[in-house]
Amino acid sequence: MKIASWNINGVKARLDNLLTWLEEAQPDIACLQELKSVDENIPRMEIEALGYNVETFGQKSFNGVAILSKLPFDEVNRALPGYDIQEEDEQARFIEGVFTVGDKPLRVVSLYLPNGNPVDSEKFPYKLGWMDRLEIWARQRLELEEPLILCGDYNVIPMPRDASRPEAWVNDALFKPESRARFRRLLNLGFTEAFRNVNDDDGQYTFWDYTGGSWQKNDGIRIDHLLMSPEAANRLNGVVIDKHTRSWERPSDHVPIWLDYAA
DNA sequence: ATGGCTAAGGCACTTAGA
Repeated sequence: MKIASWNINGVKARLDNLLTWLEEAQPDIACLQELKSVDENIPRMEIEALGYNVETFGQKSFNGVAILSKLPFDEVNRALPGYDIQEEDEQARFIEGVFTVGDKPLRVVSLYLPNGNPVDSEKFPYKLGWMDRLEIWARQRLELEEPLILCGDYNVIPMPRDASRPEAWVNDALFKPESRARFRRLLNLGFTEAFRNVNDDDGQYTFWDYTGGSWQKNDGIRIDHLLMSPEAANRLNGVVIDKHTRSWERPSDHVPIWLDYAA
């Protein structure tokens, strides 16, 4: 089965692209980020018409995540414990769905990790704190010893080779040592980053800035990742970046990435 | 190039993204 992640940069502005991609790619589960819409305004009927169950965690103007699934949801959890929908933090960045695959549970998360720029603002410690919370949550989930896949826009460039021009990002929150160290800590809990587990090529990106002809120059970065628990990673058959959507009319600045999971 | 597009809110611009 196909499990995908895509930061669509506005679900209303991108509805046509989203529906076209869903029909073409036929993901069984699709994790979306940056809906930029409250739940009531998310065009769920159009998505449901393509055969998807739709669970969203929206927010006005910014952030917002969703999981679309051809399988029924056994359980849905919104927000990372300690963050999201608390008085001090109303950012919608995390939703977890639980499914049954071959009479075993499969947990899938759609997450939108904070950008963290500018690094001299409160946004950078907010990003690092969010990553610390994610690590705590992930450690607990791994104790279940179940298939678990954390899909999303991590806003982290893991290695220099994951940027076309790494030198341009050295002072950026996406590439700062503190961000990269936390990403490695997450992996070191026992997760497999799906793309690098099967693909050793350079020049592989999931985001190209709208400015400066980045797409035409392949001046991109790889920041959308699929992290798999050991029980899930053993079922990994392959990973594909759906790069062609970046050349569509009115594209998102991110493209979908998906993995083939042996159900 | 601390920003050269883009989306959203809402109607002139600002905030945010990465």
